[in-house]
Amino acid sequence: MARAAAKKTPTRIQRQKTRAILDAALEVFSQHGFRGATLDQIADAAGLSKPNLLYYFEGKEAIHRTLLHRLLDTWLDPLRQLDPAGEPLREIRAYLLRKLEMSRDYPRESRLFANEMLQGAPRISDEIQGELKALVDEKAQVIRGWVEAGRLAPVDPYHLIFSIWATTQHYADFEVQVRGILGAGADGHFHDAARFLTQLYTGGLKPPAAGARRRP
Amino acid sequence: MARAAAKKTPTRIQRQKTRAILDAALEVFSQHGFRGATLDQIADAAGLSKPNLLYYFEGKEAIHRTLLHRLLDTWLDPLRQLDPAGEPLREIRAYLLRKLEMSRDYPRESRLFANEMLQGAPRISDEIQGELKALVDEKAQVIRGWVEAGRLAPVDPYHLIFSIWATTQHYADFEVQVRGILGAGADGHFHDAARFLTQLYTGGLKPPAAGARRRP
Amino acid sequence: MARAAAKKTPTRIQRQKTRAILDAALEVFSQHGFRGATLDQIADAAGLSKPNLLYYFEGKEAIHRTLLHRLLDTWLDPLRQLDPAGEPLREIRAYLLRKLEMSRDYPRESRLFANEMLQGAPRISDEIQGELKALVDEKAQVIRGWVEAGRLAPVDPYHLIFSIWATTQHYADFEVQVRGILGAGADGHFHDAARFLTQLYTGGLKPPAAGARRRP
Amino acid sequence: MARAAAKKTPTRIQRQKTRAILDAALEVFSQHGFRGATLDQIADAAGLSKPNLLYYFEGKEAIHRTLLHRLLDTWLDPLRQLDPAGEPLREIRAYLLRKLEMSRDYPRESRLFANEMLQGAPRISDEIQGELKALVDEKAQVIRGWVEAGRLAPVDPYHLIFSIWATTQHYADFEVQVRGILGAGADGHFHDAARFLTQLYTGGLKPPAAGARRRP
DNA sequence: TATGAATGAGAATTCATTCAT
DNA sequence: GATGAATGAATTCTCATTCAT
Repeated sequence: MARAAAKKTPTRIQRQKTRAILDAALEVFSQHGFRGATLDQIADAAGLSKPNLLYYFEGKEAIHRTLLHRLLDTWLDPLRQLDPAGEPLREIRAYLLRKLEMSRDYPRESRLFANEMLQGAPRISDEIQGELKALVDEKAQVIRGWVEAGRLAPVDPYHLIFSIWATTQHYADFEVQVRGILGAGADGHFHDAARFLTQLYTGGLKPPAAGARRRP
Repeated sequence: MARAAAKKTPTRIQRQKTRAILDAALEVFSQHGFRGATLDQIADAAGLSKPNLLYYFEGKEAIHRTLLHRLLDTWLDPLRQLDPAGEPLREIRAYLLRKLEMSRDYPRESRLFANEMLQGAPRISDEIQGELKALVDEKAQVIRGWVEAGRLAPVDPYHLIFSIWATTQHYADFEVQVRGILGAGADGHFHDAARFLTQLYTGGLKPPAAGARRRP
Repeated sequence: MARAAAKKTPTRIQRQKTRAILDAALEVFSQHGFRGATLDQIADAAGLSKPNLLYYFEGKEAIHRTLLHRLLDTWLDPLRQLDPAGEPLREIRAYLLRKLEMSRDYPRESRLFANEMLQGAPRISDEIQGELKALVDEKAQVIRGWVEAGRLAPVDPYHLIFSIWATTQHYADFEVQVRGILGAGADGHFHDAARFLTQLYTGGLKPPAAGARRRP
Repeated sequence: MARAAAKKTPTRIQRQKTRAILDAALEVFSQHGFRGATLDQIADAAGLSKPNLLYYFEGKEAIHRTLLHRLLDTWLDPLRQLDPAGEPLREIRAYLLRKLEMSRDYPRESRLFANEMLQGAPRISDEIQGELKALVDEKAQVIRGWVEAGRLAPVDPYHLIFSIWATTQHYADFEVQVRGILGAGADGHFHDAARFLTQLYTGGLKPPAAGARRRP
């Protein structure tokens, strides 16, 4: 096989082109979805010819798959950093803000991911039930531990995580709507969002006062 | 014009077929997105031949547009019901639950909408900046009023609304992920979600005690 | 067969609708050509439904054929009137003007005919080699007789007829061009055309002076 | 864009195929008109697959447009050569014969043009009112000058040009009719046509004898 | 590596015609 | 007679992929 992907040691030029392709593909896929994107658009955005693009990747599907897999790692990073040894509320607030920053700085990745989810994750369901689930399970345990220790309001850890994902990714995935309603201003709303969410989760997760908890 | 849609009073069969088409289209569009959906799929799902489908609608775009416009109205209903005269926390909780129910009962509509947003709302941006914005502005004013009256924690009303949208729609839009993580059980998680969200927003929005507020 | 065309005695309503259809078809066919015209357009222009239209005619082709055949008769009328007993130059001038009037008053018919010719007369070649040729042959003989009698310049009668057809029909068939060049004014140019053509043919066909002819 | 047409310097193969396509398209369009022609026919005639044909041209319309525009230039050439410094009658006769030759040698081009005119010139009306009109205006001035100098019978120059167009193009545009009437012989009739037209215009345009003109 | 050329498998849409009432 | 409904056969155009160099 002449495919670059099959080679053992990618040359520098290979890495460079691969990166250009993936970047272009991210742009196109995140905006138009898998079916809506065309190789022409990607090739154009990457600055190379279509056949040349297919020299580096097996096909449209392969590009998309590679993109999703590479993305997942970055995507889970904020959650990985949730420190079991940290102060619960602070840890959750920090996680929340890290996620919000990702939505601000990597909206295309967020949309790519959301697109895939909407379609029923046909190209990434394995990873969801594997790597992702494992990490979430692990961190849910941590949160549950905090709850049981009375350091956090008694909430369902899974739904807590879901809500953090939802509220933060919303600013990337529904950006048009957000801008349409707030006015087309710059990214100022991320600051307001951070304040609001901090407040919401701080208030919503603060453990009941010690006295109140022990008595019943 | 021979299009049935152009006629004045739709016959029974027209209404029936039109409904069948829109239902089929909702299924297909919500799963594959606009570009990913094909008329073949829609015609199949509706039990019609492709040309017959085009006898009722001008084209693919027209079906999608009709779907989106009809949806928007239903979509905004829960927010419309937010009663300025009601008790703030209760109103918001009720709104939240209505939205959550919609995500449970109409996940396809939610995904259709999310798909459109992700693509940058090319076919519905007018309505967003018009009807939708107007309603949100109005209700944001209501919430702001509550805040200023000290009946709600001092939060940004827009971001509050966004967060409610995000957290509730998440269960429809990211359903695969939710099920992948929680296990493929039935809709039981909606109950847990309702409890969690109620708790989160109740805690996060409760106004500071009167005494506490006045003193600083 | 339920076709109206098959009936023996057409009712008044049948004649009326048939006429409406043919008139509509003339409009549409002459503008868009056979293939370019659609039954929808014709039905619309005739003010009836497509199936109803097909109740009166077997199909698209039948309408077109009927139109062409009915047209041919009218079309040849000016030539038929060429009177062998008349004064040659006057007869030809009169014929010329009759044709020019037809181009002015029936441009759609002219274009329908031209369209058919351009396509190679697939639907009317029989009539051309039959009825039309017979009439032309007959009148060509008349003209030849005038020439031989020295009452007309010695011209080829067939090409004379062709040139009269060409110059007069041009104002109908190439109307856009004529108007584009002369300016979009009303039909005033027909008057100028009549003068020019009269002059051209009078000068071009006048027999040489008697003395000049006999001497060589 | 992957279209070959968009590239800067056409390769040899591009020029070759482009020419083949245009030639095939000329054949098909001139016979069936724009709507009547199909890409299948053109592709077949050009010996290409349909998608390959669309690799060279944006679409059906683009092929037709290209054809018309390239044609117009050739089409106007005979008129451009009308020499203001020449002897009037001789110039006009020469123009006439050049046009007649074009009808004999490029009948498809003539029919393509006629087809477009019949439809109302939807794809070339700009050029008609621009380039074509300008040239005609210019040459009409020349002819008018000749008339005023008494070197030509006092005729309307525009209608003179129209009549030359009409009479010469007739042999291409109404070829079936001409052949149907004269018999299906070879191009012999062009010779007769040339003689007839020469005679007609010579007689029709000869200026009145100097003496005759001055006296009244 | 790179690209000009080519194509098969769709996909949307049109349209003459037929069916059923 | 009339029409709403339906459809099969095109027809234009797109696009992922392959070929050849």
